[in-house]
Amino acid sequence: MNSPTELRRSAVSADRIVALTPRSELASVEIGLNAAIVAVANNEPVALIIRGEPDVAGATDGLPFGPFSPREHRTFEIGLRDWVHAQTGVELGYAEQLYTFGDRGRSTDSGDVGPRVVSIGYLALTEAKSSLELARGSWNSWYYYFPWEDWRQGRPAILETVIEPRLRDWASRPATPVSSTQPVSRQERVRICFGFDGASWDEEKVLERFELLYEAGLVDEAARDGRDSAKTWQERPRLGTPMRFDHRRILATAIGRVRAKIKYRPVIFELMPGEFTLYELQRTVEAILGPHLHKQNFRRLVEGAGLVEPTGEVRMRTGGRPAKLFRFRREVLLERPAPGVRVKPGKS
Amino acid sequence: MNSPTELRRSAVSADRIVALTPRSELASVEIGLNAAIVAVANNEPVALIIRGEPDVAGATDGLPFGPFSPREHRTFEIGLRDWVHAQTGVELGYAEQLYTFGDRGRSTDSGDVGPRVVSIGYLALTEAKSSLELARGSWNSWYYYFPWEDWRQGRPAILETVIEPRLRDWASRPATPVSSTQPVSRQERVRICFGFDGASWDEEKVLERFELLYEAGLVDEAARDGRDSAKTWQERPRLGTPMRFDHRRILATAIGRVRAKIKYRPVIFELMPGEFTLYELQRTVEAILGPHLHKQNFRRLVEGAGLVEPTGEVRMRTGGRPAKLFRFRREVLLERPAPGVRVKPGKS
DNA sequence: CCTCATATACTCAGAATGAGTATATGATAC
DNA sequence: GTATCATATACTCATTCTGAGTATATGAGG
Repeated sequence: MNSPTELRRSAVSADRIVALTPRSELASVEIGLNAAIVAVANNEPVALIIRGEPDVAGATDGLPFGPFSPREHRTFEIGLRDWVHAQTGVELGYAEQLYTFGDRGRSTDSGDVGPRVVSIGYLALTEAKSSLELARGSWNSWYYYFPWEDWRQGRPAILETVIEPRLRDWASRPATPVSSTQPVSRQERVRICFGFDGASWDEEKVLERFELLYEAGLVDEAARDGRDSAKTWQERPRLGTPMRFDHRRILATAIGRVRAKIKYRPVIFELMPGEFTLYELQRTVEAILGPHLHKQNFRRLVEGAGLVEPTGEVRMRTGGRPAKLFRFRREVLLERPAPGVRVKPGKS
Repeated sequence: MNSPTELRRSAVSADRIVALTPRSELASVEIGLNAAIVAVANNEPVALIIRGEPDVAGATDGLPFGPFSPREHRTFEIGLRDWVHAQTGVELGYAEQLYTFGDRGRSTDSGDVGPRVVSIGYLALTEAKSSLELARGSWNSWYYYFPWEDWRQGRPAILETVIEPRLRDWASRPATPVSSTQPVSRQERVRICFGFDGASWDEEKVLERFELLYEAGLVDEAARDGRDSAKTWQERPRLGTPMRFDHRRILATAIGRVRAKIKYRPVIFELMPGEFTLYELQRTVEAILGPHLHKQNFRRLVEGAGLVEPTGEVRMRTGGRPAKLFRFRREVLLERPAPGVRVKPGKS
């Protein structure tokens, strides 16, 4: 409470604090840049995954990442593009900052000793390149890490068979003192996040769901980080494939962001080749969002919003009538609402 | 190019890079937490401002900020709440991370020497407390720093009289090599950001506009950071009041985020007292967004979305018929779309 | 040339939206 | 006390948007 630092804080003006705070307290932070590089290949949403040494829980998969070198790079993004290219051979196109993670004990660092590692997560969208062109890493489906997010064939069975009973069990147990100060009960949080008891499924709540599974000790990362220490990670069913450090958390953030963003910004076209049919576009959106869309209304929306223009060419051998080819109308980036593909799921 | 670090990167697996990179390259980063604490007082949107020593350009105003102490705080947010309370006496309610700023030479640090300072910006929303209750700092209107964002009395005059001619002049000059690689011309960027030539005004593009003014050398911070060195900052008209470090940039990010977020999440109620009339709610929204709203439709939307419930009480002495008092329906946080106050400006 | 599968075009009812007019009611002035 | 004012609240209506369907076009393959 009344540590020397605390006293100093209230006594001096804010701009002196950095100077007065002991250097040892400030300097022990390292910054890691992490990239969730997303593409869609064959109607499968994929992320660029690097395989590394197994961690204590046996996780080998991780996102491309590297240190931020203040001396070398003027901005985070320059640094990111630089070493992503060096590491994987991929030249990033669209990239945006996601979130900065710095919780102690979430495998952003080596625990309570050594320098604290702060992870800045980035989302990058790219057209899928074949694995042969990758210097390192591979494109893995993101549903491999988050099977409960895959609604393309309807509600995934894992929700009923594994997640729901285990979460209900967790929710029925008394919350720890920390959680008891929260305004919403465990039951409510579970219901809202996973759409139990008639609540609807919100495909954007990817991170909230992962965090809840983590808190409930149902993903391997939780046991590795020392949560729910009563059982070892070997005993529990693995929900999805774990990742090293807190990379699955970053990937969850990325998936949620993409799912939200394609609805209000035309970022979907970062994932498309230069020319495409409207159905290919729809399949790409469905790969990301999950549910099937109403085909006729999807076309009406996309064309009506002026997002695309016909190239004049058609694609033959579609299995039926030839499909017109379209390209992205780059001008919409300069127009006001710059709408994404607003979509509601169809019935089938 | 072929620095030793570069070679190492492509040769080893990613997880070894942190360990192999020289400690000296990584450790020289300090993390500052910055809080844009926003409230609405008397229909004026305000931010909590701390006055400090004048910087080289004479700026004295800044956001509350402090160092992140890895040893002391488990998470950024805990650290933020901790020293915001110690510095200003304010107990933060709603808070969310905005962005992490780390550009060299943007007054996040002392230049090219010394440790690099990385700023993590946070947005906090709170009910306006009177200045008397503040230990330090004062509530200043955010339009004091961004006069061109204040559309409550219609299009602000400063756009016509100062900003438009100067930006057109800047846009007509040849872009530097750096800018020439950009796909959109200066003219286009100016048009879109500021709504010239019939383009519409997007109230969410607060950061884009500030960045453009910075790039054009029209805000004091630009001259201070060494941009447009031909003229000194004293010679130019000051557009808004400058802030220390890159705090105006962080505040711009905060304003843009709030303006966007109240449209799809019910965060507006973080700024309201427990009970309020619908017109008070509308005035608060207008203070943030700028334009006047259609009163009848606003009520229909807010009530129709189930965002509020009547308390049963009325407020007398409104100057006319007494107004029913409402409170926020906290349950909507648990419902699916958790809509914000979707609004379109009215005509008057 | 018939069938199939897919692409594309058109229709229609109901909901949401933008923009009004009409009415209710306490405060205030005379 | 009552006429007037100012604001709150209720209702209306035309237009657009949305969800969901049916109808038609056209190359591929037997």
